[in-house]
Amino acid sequence: MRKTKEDADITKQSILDAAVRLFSEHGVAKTSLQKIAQAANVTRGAVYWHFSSKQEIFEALHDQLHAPFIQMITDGLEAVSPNAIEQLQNVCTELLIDLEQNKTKKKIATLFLLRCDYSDEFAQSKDRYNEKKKQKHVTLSRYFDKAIKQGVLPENTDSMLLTIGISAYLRGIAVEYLEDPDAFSMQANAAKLVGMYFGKLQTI
Amino acid sequence: MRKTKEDADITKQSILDAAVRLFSEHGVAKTSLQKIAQAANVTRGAVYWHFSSKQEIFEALHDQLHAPFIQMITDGLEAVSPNAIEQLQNVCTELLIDLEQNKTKKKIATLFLLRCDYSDEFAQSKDRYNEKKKQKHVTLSRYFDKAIKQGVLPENTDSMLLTIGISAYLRGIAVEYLEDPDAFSMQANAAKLVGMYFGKLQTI
DNA sequence: TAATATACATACATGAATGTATGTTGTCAA
DNA sequence: TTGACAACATACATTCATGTATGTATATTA
Repeated sequence: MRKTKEDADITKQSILDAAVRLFSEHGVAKTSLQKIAQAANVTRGAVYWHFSSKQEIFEALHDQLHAPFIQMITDGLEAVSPNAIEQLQNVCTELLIDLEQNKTKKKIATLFLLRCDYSDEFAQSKDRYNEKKKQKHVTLSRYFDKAIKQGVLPENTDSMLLTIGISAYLRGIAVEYLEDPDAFSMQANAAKLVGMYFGKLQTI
Repeated sequence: MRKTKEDADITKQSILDAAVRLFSEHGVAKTSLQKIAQAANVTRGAVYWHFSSKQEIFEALHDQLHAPFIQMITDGLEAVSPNAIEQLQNVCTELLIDLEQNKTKKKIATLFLLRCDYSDEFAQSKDRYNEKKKQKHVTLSRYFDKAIKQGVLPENTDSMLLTIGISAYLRGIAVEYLEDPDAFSMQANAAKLVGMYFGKLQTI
C-alpha cells in the first residue's frame, strides 16, 4: 500500500483535481469529501491524510489556482510599453477571451466566482482573498499612475477609482459570461467591451 | 393551535423573513430548514406545511425580492426625459447608493449575488433567473435605442453591447462592494464610477 | 535488517438534515 | 354542534457527511 513520496504527491494532486471539477460543477457546499475521494479513485482516508478538512482543500486550490489567475494580470503589466492604457486594454481583453477558450481557467473562474461563498467557516479564506485583491488593486493603480506620467491620462485622474472600476467591470463581465456562456461570445465582444470602458463609448 | 388564514400568512412570511436573514448571513447551502424554523419561532412542521423544500423557499424569495429589484431599474426608465443617458446614469447611481443605505436591499443583494449558487437542484431556478435577466436586457437596450433617437448617442452605437456592458459593470460594482463594504463608499463614489462608464474617463 | 514512520484503507461512532407519517387543536361551514 | 379540514407540532426512519480510531503494508532510515 505504502507509496513513494512522488506517488503521494500524485495522489494529492489528483484529489485537488477532482475537487476542482466537483466544486465547479456542483458547488463547494454540495461536494462531500466522500465524492471527492471517489472521483479521485481513493478513499476518504487518503483525503484526510493529505487535508484536514474541506476548507483546507478549498484554500489549497485558492492558492494554487486563484493566485496565478491574479498573477496573470500583474505579469502582463510588467512589460514595458509606450502606452500603458493600450497595454492594459490588451491584457484585459486577452484575459476575457482566455476565459472562453481555456477550459481549465473557465472551471477555476466558475468555481471561485459562482460556486462558493465566503461565509461561516470560509470567512478566514475570505480574509486572505481580500488581501490578494488589495495587492491587485495596488498594482493596477500604480499602473494608472504610470499612464498619467506617460501623458496618456490627464493629471487629475483618480487612479484609485479607475482601479475599482476596471476590477468591477472585468469581474462583472466574467460573471455574466460564466453564468450563461451562450449569452454572448468573448472572442467577438471582449475587445469592444473593454474598449467601451476606456472612454470610447461615444464613438463606437 | 390552528390559526386563521391571516395568521397562516403571517407565519409564512415570517418563515421567509427568517430565511432571507439566514441565507444572506450563512449562505443558502449552509442554512437548514431546522434553523429557519427556529429563527421564525415555528417547528419544521410549519415550514414543510408552507413549502415543500428549501428550493421552494429560495424561489419564493427570488420572486418576492429579486424581481422587484430588477423592476426598480425598468421603472426608473419609464419616466420621460430629454436625455436618456443622463437619466440612466442617475438611475444606476441611485441603485448603487441604495445598496449602501437600504439594509434590506443590501441583505437581498448579498443573498442573490454572493450567498447562492445555481448548480444542481437550483439549476431550475437559474433558468427562471436567466429569463428575467433577458427581459432586463431587452428593456435596457430599448432604452439605448431611445437615446440614439434623441441624438445623445451616435447612430452606429451597438446598444446590445452597451447593455451587456452596463449590466456587467453594475453587477461588478455591487459584488465588489458587498464583498467588502469597507473598501469604498457608495455615497461618495457611485456617481463617479457610473460617470466613468459613460464616456467621461479621459476628463475626470 | 529491524524499527519506524509514511501513505494510505477500513471501520466505527456521532450528529445533522431530510422527508414523511401521525398526532393535535382550533376554525369554519353546513 | 358536529364533522371536516386547515395549520401546524411531534415523532420516527433514513440517509449522509464528518471525524477519528485503528489496521496494514511498504519505504525509508538507523
